[in-house]
Amino acid sequence: MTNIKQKIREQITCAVTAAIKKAGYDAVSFTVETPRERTNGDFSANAAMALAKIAKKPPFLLADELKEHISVDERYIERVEVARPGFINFYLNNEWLYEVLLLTEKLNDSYGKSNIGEGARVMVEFVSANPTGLMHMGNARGGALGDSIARILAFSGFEVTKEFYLNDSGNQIEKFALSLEARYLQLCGIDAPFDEEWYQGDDIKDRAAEFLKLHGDKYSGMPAEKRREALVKFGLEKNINIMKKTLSDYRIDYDVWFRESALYESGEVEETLKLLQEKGYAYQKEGALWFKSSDDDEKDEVLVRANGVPTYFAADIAYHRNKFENRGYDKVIDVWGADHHGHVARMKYAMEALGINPNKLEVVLMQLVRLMRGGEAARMSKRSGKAITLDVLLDEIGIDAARFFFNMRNAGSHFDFDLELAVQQSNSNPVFYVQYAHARICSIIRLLAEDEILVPPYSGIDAALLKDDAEFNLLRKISELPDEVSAAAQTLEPSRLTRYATELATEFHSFYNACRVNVESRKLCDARLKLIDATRITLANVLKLIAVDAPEKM
RNA sequence: GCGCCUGUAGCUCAGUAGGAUAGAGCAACUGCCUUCUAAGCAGUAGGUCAGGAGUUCGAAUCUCUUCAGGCGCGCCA
Repeated sequence: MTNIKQKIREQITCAVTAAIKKAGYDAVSFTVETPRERTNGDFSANAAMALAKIAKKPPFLLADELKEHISVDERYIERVEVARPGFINFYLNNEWLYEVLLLTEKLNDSYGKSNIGEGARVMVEFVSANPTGLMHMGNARGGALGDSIARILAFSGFEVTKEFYLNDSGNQIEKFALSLEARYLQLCGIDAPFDEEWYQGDDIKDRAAEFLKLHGDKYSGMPAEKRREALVKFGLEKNINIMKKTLSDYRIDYDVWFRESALYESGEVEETLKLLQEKGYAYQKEGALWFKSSDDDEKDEVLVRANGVPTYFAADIAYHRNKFENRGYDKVIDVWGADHHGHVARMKYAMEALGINPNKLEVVLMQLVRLMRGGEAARMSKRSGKAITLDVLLDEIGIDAARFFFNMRNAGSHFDFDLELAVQQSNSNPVFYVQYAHARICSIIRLLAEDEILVPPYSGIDAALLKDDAEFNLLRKISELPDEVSAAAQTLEPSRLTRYATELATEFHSFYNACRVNVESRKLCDARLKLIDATRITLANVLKLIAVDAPEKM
C-alpha cells in the first residue's frame, strides 16, 4: 500500500457498492471524493445521485436507503450521514491520518511514487531549440516543463527517455552558414555584406571570432562552400556544447541527443516519403511533393520543395516514425510552443497515414512566455539577437526560482514574465516560502539532535497525542501527495506540484506557529518530531520532482 | 475569412473526468517575535466566474451563441 487515501476510497467504494446490491439496485458508477467543507465529512459518495436517474427516486431518499445497508464495521469509519441533495458522507476516526506517518517512514524518498505507468516506455521530447543560437525564455519554460514531466512520469512507473531533437540541417543551417561566413570575413577585414534576414546576435560574432582564433584567416581565400562547411561544423558543435552545459546547469540531462541529419544519412526521410506516396497520402504538384491533409478545409502541406529539398515537416514525420517504429515507444510526448499548434493535427494524421496509432503521440502545447520589462511587452526575437538568454536568466534569478516559477502555471496559460520584477523580487519569490519550510524543519531536527532527541520510529510514538487542528491539517495534506503526483502524471501538469508544495508549506508554517515541537512532554515532542519529519520527506519528494533544491539551512 | 487557445477578486492565477457556501498568492488594512529561523503566522476586506440561452437533482466546468484578447493558416521551422 502506497496511498492511504486511495485505500480508504476503495474501502468506501466497496461498502457502497455492496449497499447498492443489498438494497436491490443495479450497479452504478459513482465517485468517492473529499468534500471541500470538512463539516461534510472526510469522504463523500455521490452514489445516490447517480442512482436517482435509474431508480427514479429522489436522491435524498435513496441515500437514506443506502445508508441503512452500509456496514459500519470498517476500521476507519466512525459514522455515516446523509446530506442535502443526496450525498452519503463518511466521517472517519483519526487512525487513517496517523498511518500516514508510518507510510512516509516506510517509503521515505519513494513516498508519492506509484506504478500507474506499469512500465510503459515513454519518450519526452522537449526544448529541441535550434542549434543556430542561444536558448531563450521560451526554451526556459519548455525545459522546466518537459523535464518535470519526465521526472513525474518516471516516479509514476513509466520507463522514461528524455530526448533533444537537433535541427542540424535545412534552411536555418544555411542561414547560419551565411551569417557565420559574413562575420568571419568581416573579421578578416573583408567588407562582406550582412543580410537583415540573417542571425544578427552577438553569439554569431563570438563563434566567428573563435573560429578565426583557431584557424586564422586561411579560410577567407578558400571556396565559399568549403568555408561555410567548416564554419557550420565548428559553430554547430560549439553551440551544442553550450546548450548542453546550460541545460545541465538547469538540471536537465538528456538521455538522447537526436540529430535531424541522421534521418537523412540513414535514408529514413526518403523511405518515409516513399511510403507516404505508396499509401496514397502524397502527390506531385507543380514540381513539389505534397502531403494530403485529412479534410478539405485544411490546406495540403509541402513535403519536398520543387528544388528537391525536403521540408522540416518531412523530416519531422520521419523522426516520429523513427520514435515509434525503430525504437518502439509506447507513448511519445512532445512539448511544443503554442505557435506550433497548427502542426499537431497534421503530425497525428501523418502517423495515422503510416499505420501508427495517433493517440500514442501526445503534444503538450505550452503558451509562449511574454517577456515584460516593467509592464511593457518586449518582443523576443532570436534573429535580432535581443532575446534574454537562458544563461542570463539563470544567472539573475537562480535555478531554483526559474524551475519553480516556470512550473507555477498550467502549460496552456499565458505567462507574462517581468524581468525587472523577477530580479528585484528575489526575496518575495514563492520558491523561498517552500524552501524555508523545509529549512525550518531541518533546523528543528538538528537542534533536537544536539540534545540527543532523534526522530523516533513510528512504533515508538503515541500518534494519538497529535490532536491539534494544525496537526490534522498537516497530516491531511501529507496524505494527498500520492494523489497529486498521479494527477500530475495523468494531466502532464507539473504546476499541480508547485501548488501542492506551496499548500504543504502553508500547513507547516501554520503548525509551526500553533505548536512547538520542543516541549516538556517527551512523548508529545516525539510525536511532533515524527510529524515534521514526515513533512520534510514529503516536501523533499515533491521538490525533487520539479528539480528544486530542498535546503537544510537558509 | 477559417481553425486552436484564453476570459474567475485591484493584479497574477487555481478550481481535481459536472457536486455542497467559488479558492490561493501578491497588493491593502489590523494584530503577533524574552520561546525550535518573522524569508513566518492569525485576522479583515475584496466576485454578476466576460454577456446571453440551453442540458439536469446540481454548471465556473458540458452544448449553442455573442463579445474581447492571443496564436496559427509559407515550397519557414
